[in-house]
Amino acid sequence: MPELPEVETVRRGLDARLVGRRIDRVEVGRERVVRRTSRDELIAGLTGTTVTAAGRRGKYLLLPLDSGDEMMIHLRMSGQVLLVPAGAERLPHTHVVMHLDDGNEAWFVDPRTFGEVVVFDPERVGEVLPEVARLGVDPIAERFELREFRRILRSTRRALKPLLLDQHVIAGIGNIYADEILHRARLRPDRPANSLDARASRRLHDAIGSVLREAIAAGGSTLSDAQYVDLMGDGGSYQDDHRVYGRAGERCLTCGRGWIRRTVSGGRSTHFCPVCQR
DNA sequence: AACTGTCCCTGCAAGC
DNA sequence: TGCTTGCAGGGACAGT
Repeated sequence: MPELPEVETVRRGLDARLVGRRIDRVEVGRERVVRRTSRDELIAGLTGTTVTAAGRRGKYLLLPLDSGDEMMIHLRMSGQVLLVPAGAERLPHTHVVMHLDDGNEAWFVDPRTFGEVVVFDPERVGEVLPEVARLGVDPIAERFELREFRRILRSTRRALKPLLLDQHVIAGIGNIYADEILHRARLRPDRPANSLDARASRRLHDAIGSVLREAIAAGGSTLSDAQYVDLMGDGGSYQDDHRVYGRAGERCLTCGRGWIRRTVSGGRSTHFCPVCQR
């Protein structure tokens, strides 16, 4: 599922292939993916504009336009942004088509339609996209200080896993990478945040950076459902490096002694090694 | 503050 | 074979 590394991989593709392109014409199929505003607002906001940059905060793609507006794309569970030659046969669930001035089309494809595309005035981000305005620090795109992270950890007794998943605290970590990060940091997902000493806090801070960077270098994770692919339709390879996610019942690859356990809380699965994560 | 459960949606896999 | 059921999960939200 698209988390920070997958969204960053898409962002890099957009930076290389969409920035500088003019959007000549826009088609919107299912109105659900533009529910934040409307079909007419998206078409009016995009048509005739040129994409001037490709940014990202957490899992949100933010693309400034030469009109002064910005386009936001969120992939949620199953969204894809694809760049294809004009006239290519549409995939099922192709909900937004942007016809570009270079003979390509940019598609937003999303079977589950949890994802969305929005054009908004950045000065009104708090009204249109309040959750974007309240995002926490992006550990890759922004300065992610150990001191500040330690302050956050000390401030709450929440368990580490839900804390890592809270986009208002740190932006971009989802279920897969939260499990992989906690495994690398050798910390149990249910450890209260304020129980970490300085060394454990540093391990967690390091693991956030190293796991996310390695996953970006691998082009993200593409699971067996192939739900995530990059702009050109290629999958990532970081799924081969998962040490706990999707490995319930297997022997721990790290310590060789524990068996990977899977628990469910808040309707989401958690994977960890009860031996080497404490 | 912090927890749980529900909803949105589709595709796929397991079970009968 | 063909049905039903469950599961996957990002994020908002309601309820406790």
